[in-house]
Amino acid sequence: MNDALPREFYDRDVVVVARELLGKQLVRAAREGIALGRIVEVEAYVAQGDPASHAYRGRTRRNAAMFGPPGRAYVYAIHSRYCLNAVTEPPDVPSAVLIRAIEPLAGVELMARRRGMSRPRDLARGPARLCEALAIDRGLDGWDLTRGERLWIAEDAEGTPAAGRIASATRVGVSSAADRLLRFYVADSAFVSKRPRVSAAPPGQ
DNA sequence: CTACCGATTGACT
DNA sequence: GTCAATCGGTAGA
Repeated sequence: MNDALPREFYDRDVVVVARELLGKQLVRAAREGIALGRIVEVEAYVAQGDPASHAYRGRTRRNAAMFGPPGRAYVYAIHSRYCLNAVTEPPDVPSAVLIRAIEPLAGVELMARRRGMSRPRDLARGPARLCEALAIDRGLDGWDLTRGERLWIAEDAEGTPAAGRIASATRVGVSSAADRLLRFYVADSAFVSKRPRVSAAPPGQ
C-alpha cells in the first residue's frame, strides 16, 4: 500500500496525472522520522502553450527537472520558500503537477515541529507550507519519486475521490493563462489552500 | 554586473 | 479584504 507509484503512472497526460494524484499519499522519510499526508489539491502546468509554466521560455538551470523523465520531483524556490512538483510525460515534454496541499495523516508532530505551529489544518495547506512540513528543499530537486525512498507518492486506502468530489478552478497566483481551469482539488476537504471566489450560485448549493 | 519579479505566506485593516 | 518581506531566477546592459 505504501509502494511508490511506478514510472508509467507519471508518463501520461499531465491533466490526467494531476486529477489522479488527488487522494494519493505523499510520503517523506527523513532521519527524524516519517511524515505523510493525502494529496487534496494540485495544479497542472502543461508543456505546450502555457505561459504560466516555468518551462514556457525553454530550458534553464532551474527548470531542468521538468525536461527530464516522468516521476521525478521538480522543486523550485519562490519568495524564499520551496514548492514541489511531480514531473509528467516523456523527457523533453516539460509538464508537471504542482502539489498544493495535503491532509496530514502521520508524523503530524514532526510536521508541527518543522512548521513551528500545530494547528493541523494549516500544517500543509499551501505548496510552500507543505514543503516546510515535510522538509523538502532544492536538495530533492530531480529526486526519483518511484524509488520509494526519502520522498515518494503511494496509493491510499481510501483510493481516488469520486469524480463528484473533485472540483476544478483557476490556478492560484498566476497572471498569464489565468482563465484555464487547471487546478483540481477535493471539494469537501478542509485542507485545500484556496477556494474560488464565491459565484452567484443560487442558495442551497 | 544591475533590475525586475514571482506557481507565497503571514500579518494586518 | 490588503500588503510587503525576501531572495533566487532570469533578462538585459
